[in-house]
Parts: sequence; structure tokens; C-alpha cells
Amino acid sequence: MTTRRPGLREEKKQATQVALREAALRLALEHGPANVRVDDIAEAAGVSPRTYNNYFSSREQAIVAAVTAEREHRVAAAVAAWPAHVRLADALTATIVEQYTEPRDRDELLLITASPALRDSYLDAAATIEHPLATAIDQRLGGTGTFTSRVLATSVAAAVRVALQQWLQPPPAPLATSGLLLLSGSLPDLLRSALATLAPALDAAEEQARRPTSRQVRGAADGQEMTGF
Amino acid sequence: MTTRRPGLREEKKQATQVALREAALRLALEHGPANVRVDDIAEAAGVSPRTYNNYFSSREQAIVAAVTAEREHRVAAAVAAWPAHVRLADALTATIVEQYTEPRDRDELLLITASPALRDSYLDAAATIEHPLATAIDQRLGGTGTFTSRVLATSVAAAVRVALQQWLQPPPAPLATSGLLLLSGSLPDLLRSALATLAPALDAAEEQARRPTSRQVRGAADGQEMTGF
DNA sequence: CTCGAATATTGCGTGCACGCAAATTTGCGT
DNA sequence: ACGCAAATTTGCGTGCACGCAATATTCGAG
Repeated sequence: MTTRRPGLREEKKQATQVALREAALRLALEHGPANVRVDDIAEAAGVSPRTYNNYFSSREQAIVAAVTAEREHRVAAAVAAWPAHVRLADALTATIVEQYTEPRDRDELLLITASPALRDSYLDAAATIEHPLATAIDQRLGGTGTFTSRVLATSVAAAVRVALQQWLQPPPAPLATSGLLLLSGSLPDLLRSALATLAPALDAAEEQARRPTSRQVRGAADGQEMTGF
Repeated sequence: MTTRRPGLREEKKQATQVALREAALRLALEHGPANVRVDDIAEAAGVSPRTYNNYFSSREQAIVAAVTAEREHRVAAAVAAWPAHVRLADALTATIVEQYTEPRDRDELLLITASPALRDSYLDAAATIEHPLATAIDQRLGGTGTFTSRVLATSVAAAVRVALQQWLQPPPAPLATSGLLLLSGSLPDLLRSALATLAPALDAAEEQARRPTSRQVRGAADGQEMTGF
């Protein structure tokens, strides 16, 4: 009763979703992102314009989804797959660096970086990993502290977002200023650096989980005294 | 040349902005959020509808802004105001708990929690503190590691968002399940708990800053070896 | 005081997001 | 195979977001 058989219905939905995002990407590459209306995408995918917005809530979302497709699940799965003795922070870092550095199509990246709207949408897409990641982290932490896991997952997603943002930042033309302006750097380095900042928090949460003192009230007094101010 | 005198112009802009958000809030309380068009708000504020969108990029944003007005600056200022010997994590926690618990109007809160669109907008507004907060944190850390500060600020904002989200979650009707499902809890507790999760990362960054080994390349090799490519 | 550059406001036009209710499709029980 | 209930697609209507170019306002300099 709880798990109704998915069946053919779900499959079709999936197919439509794929058709839409692939059509979106293709058309955007072909005619430039500004010259693609959602009506065009819908038509190319063989559905009504209204249906498009049942699947995506903005014009850019479909294009970006074509590039980032399934990344969230791959990240979650990869994190869960690391052996238990590996530090959570290391598992996360390695996984994320890997997933965000995988062979990307040059044209696709250019397409996204060129259009401000697409850049924004791409950054927003980083938040997509939050939920799967929270689940994966929660599992690694023993499944007790859902709230803590959510905070960590969200923070990780936020850190990734900042790294991407920095990376996408169009290098200011002059660059003539004094010392190195800690300019954009490579994406793997940026990701590692961003996650390294959060590593201590991940370590602490892991430590907590390994030494489960009091099970109850977890989340209201996590790792720190909090006397009334 | 770099700092042109602000003058009267800026003042008027500020006034328009205030007029718009106050009109928005008033109308929303009066007629319900669903029955307020941006044209109404614009008219009530004495500007053209088009101008509304020069100040706010969604209908909800103005309403929410009326409630969260200036919070970002207050947070940043308050963080900066703590004496230097106080742990960054403590300063942040105390400040944020204070700022998010200050006397809130009952009607306003109800208005926001009642409408899904407004709830979402309210959560998004938490991201507003990112930039000022990054600046404040950067100052406390010695002004060297802009990137690290940004990561921390964004993570803090993300944590606050999760806390608010949890707090706003409509408690599921039954609630009959076994032990306490770490149910919604009080907002201060949620905020403290969320920030406690990040505290170790803040501590580490502070420690780093206090013991400034190599000044350069900060941000690309922060707290961790990153061999490899 | 007056001019001119910088900046803000406005109107217009276009495409977009989405609530709603009707029509269509799917999947299961009989 | 039949038909009903649930889920999906679709069309329509409304309000919204925003690029663009024209217009109005501000402000400093001469």
C-alpha cells in the first residue's frame, strides 16, 4: 500500500522531462539562449507550453537541468559509497570535486557562463544536492540527527555555490592591481578550499555521532554549551 | 572621484523604497496577500508600476522586506561590535538569536506563515545577510581571507535558513509517534543548534587567522593540504 | 542661473509563470 | 474486456518581470 507500483506512468513522465531538457539545451546551443522561447522548447519536445511549466518553473531551468542532470543523485550515491572509516569531510570533498570536474562539454559551459540568467540558474541548481546529500550524510552519521545533517548538507551546498560563483566570475579586465588579487583559481582548488573551511564542522559532527552520549534532545544542545546570554 | 557625494538623490530613493514596502505590507494585511496586485502597491506608494520592479523583483519581496527591513545591516553591525576576545561563533550566535527573536508583530508573522509564496520569499530573504555578514566576518578574521569569509557567511546564512524552515514547518497533525520527533522547537533553540553545528568551522577559521602563517595564496590552500592536480 | 552629464522614472511591448477547471490518459479491480 | 478512479495534460486567463528607449529629475561646474 505504501509503495504503489511505479509502472509505465512514471516512465513516461521521466521521458517527457528528458525530452524537454534536451530540447531546451539543443535549441539554446543552436540559436542562442535569448532566442529560445518556452513555446519553442515545448513544441520541440512534443508537449503543450503549459506542460513545460509542470516540469520546470523557469525557462532557464530546463537548459541548466540538461547539463547538471542527475548530478544530485550521483553525489549522494558516491558519498554513501565511501568506506565507513574515511572521514566524512574527505568523502564529501573527493566526491564533489570529482562530480563537478567531470568531462564537461566546452560549448555547454560557454553557453551557461555567457548568459547572466543562465549563470544564476546554474548557481541555484547547486542547491539541488541539498536533499539527497542530507540523506546521505544522515546515513553516515548514524541516522539520528536529521536536523544536523540538514544543516551540514545545506552548508556544503552553499560552499559549493560560493566556489562556483568565484569560478564563474568574469576576471576583471585590467588585473593590473598590486599583488595577485587571489584571482579566480581552478575549480577543483576552489571547491577544496571552500570545503576545507567546513571540514572542522563535519569532523565534529562525525565525532559526535561516533560517541552518542545522550540520544534525546539531540539538536538542541549539540556540541556546545549554550548558556543564556 | 571614487566616492561621489550621496546627497539628496540617495535619500529620495531610500524614501521610495520605504514607501513601497510599507504600502505593500499595509495592503497585504488589509486585504490578504492574494488580493494585492503590484499595481496597487505602486499606486499606494505614488510611483508607476514599472518603478516597483526597479526596487523589488517580485511581488512578495516588498512585503517581506517590510518585515525584515535593515536586519542585514543590524546583524553585521552587531557582529562587528562584539569585543575581539569573544569567540566568533559566540558572537554570531548571540547576535543572530537576538536579531531573529526581537519583538515581532503577531499579525505580520501570521501573514507570512500563512501564504506559501510569502514563506518562500521570507526564507530567501535570509540570504540577504550574506554580504554584510561576510564583510563583518572578514573584518574579525583580519581582513585577509575574503574567500573563506564568504564561505562562512554563506554557510551561516544557510544554517539560519534551515532553522527558520524547520520552525515554520506546519507541525503534522497526528504527532502521535513514539518519542519526541525533535519537533519544531523554539526558534532560538533551533538557531542555536544550527549554528552550533557550524561552530567548529568558525573556531578553526578564527584560529587560522590568529596564527597567520603565510599571507599569500590565502584561499587556495586554507586549512588543508591539497595535493594532486 | 544655466547648462550638461549622470541618474531615476515611466510607458510600452513581450514573454513568462501559474491557478483553475475541463479533457485526456493510465492502471487496477472485477 | 470494461469501467471507474487517480493522475496527467491541456487551454485559458490573469498578473507579473523586465529589456528598451524616451522622458524627467538631480546635481555640480562654470
